[in-house]
Amino acid sequence: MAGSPKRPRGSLAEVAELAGVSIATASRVVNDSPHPVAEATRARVLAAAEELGYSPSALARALVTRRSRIIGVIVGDIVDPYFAEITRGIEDVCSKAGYMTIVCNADRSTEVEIEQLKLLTDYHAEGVVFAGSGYIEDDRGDELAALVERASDQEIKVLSLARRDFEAPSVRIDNRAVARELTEYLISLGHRRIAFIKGPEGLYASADRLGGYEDAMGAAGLEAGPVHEGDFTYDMGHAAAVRLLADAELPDAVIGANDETAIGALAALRQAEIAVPDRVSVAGMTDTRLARFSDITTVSIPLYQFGAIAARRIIAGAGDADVGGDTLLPHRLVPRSTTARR
Amino acid sequence: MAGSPKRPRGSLAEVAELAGVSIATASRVVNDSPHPVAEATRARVLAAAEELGYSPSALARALVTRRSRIIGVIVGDIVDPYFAEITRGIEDVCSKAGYMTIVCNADRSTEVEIEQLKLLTDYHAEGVVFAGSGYIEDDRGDELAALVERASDQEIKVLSLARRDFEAPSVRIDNRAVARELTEYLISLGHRRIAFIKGPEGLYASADRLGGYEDAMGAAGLEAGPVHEGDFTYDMGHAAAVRLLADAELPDAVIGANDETAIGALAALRQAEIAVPDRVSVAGMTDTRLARFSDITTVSIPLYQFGAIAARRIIAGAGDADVGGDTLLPHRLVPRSTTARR
DNA sequence: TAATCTCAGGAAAACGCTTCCCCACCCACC
DNA sequence: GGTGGGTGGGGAAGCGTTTTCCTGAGATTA
Repeated sequence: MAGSPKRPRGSLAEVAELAGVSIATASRVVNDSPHPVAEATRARVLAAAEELGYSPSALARALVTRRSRIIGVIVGDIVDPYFAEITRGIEDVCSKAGYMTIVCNADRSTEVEIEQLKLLTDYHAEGVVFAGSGYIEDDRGDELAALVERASDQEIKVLSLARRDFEAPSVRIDNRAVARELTEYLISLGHRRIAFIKGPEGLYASADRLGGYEDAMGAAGLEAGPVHEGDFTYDMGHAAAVRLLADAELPDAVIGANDETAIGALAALRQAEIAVPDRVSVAGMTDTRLARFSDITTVSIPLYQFGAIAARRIIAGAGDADVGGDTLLPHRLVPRSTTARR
Repeated sequence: MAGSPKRPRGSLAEVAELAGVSIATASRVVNDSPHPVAEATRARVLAAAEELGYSPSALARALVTRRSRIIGVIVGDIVDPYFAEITRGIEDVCSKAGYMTIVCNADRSTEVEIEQLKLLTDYHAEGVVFAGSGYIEDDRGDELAALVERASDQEIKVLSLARRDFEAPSVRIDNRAVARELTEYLISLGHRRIAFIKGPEGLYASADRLGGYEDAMGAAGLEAGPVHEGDFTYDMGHAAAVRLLADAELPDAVIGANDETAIGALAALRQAEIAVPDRVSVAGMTDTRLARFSDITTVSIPLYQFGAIAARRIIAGAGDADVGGDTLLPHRLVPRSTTARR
């Protein structure tokens, strides 16, 4: 780097001094506050600020105004397109409003979520978005719930984007309906034996989607199954499909609890030279970019909107207005080339 | 929410009062500072902190210690797995060290990058990572460079993960070598006519990769081309391949400037019932998860390491040690099923 | 016994900002 | 010639910390 002297950082006091005014006046100018300031004075302050390359300390400002302009989002894994899309929605809204977005990866662990939430409150985040789903029997659940309540007491807006065992408004979809409608669609195509590859054990999202599948099968008078274990990953989807292939009877269709699972299954079937969709149909859920590339049938979930709406709510309720209740976003079936009439 | 009274936020002063000690002593206990504190006193303070659910304000602390424990990363688009992987590397290292990661999407615009950098300095970020590549003829380039220099003066560690027209240490790969080696590999497989689908216009990464391709072709005495426009997206890769199909003569192989481009091209070829790799080989660069799923030949780039190393450097140099020079990370050819001997 | 140390603890400055409250005008109005 | 109201500006408190410097009280040494 050039040998430029390490200037510490221009402060408002320096600007004020250079302009020959008080700190109060300088502050008024740079924030253009309603308090009147003479044009000439204003110009002097602005010039001084310009010369010093002054930019206000967001930290100091946050401390006194009690508004940090920081929003935190706790995701399972930012590499997962599911969470990336949500984060993008949050960040877009935030940056347009001059807010900062802090991203925390929790690796789907409640314990880590607790840590992250603590840190976020230490930074006086104005809002915290829990992007991931919760666990059904969660031994740390109460601890998290208590922490969330405390955060709310401290004027931190907590929002969840999936089913959660704590008191907080949410923006979400009806996972059960998503799976049900997808299953109904496959049934309407004439499929009878429909396999299901589950999501991670104990996750509400997994349970809800499995439930929706079972609902639809039951309503159609069909026997649910085979149902295989999965964890939302390609590899597990692949492995489950391989197990499926070992069965005496091949299913008419395979549903993955998410796109990645379905794509893994799709790959396994194709490797085994099973014609998709002619012999077996395959479908997933979420409609990530992956699903589009693979041209796989799925159910579209407005992930970007999840994030955008959540962020807007937090920023809008920044005064102290309530952040609102629960919003249910619509999903949409997207038929593509991996499903066909039997 | 439960009608719990809105407690503002426990402060150190309250803890001190409850414990019957001064703020100074309370501070010493919660930070376990070297300054001696009697065991009994320590216990009282700890108990008070526990009772009040006290947690220190990171903002106030940052203000006085001049260490915000915030690292910013400016990415093109967090949804792009390329950037998501990098961000994950940063976040993992950060969170292990008690740092926060602020993510900013710049949409590959220098202008937005400038805004983000300003905001990040306002928040006293200890380091800023520029994840994306720079533009060759960039009219805002000087402005950004000046801002980066100012940031460095303010003890903010700036790091770039690609070629950039500003003064900052970097962690990167040799894009030219990446493309060259991939091209050489295809040539070694007996391909002569090798098409190339470029990255976005004006980006250093695009130019370097194109250059590497041309180097290899030239060195082998082959004529480069056809070369088609692209922008790192699936759609443009697809479109380019369609144009390729319209030519009188089909190439032996197609290289995409990144995986997504190559996968788009692959899809177009398969839709046209061109056998891959029997008739045409296809290869990309980066080795994202997408590439693995598509089983496409590519060159692996250690994205996660990019982020992790950058973050480690920033945190390590937190005192005031220099953040170091340039690190060149290794890449690795990953042959998969979309390339074959001609 | 006086001088010196060590251990514990407190007062207060500083970080950089916003904002409340006060003051001093100047002008208009009755 | 008072009173009132706008206009322009400053002083200082306060946000929640860390940290430097200082003060006592005992214990130790000469």
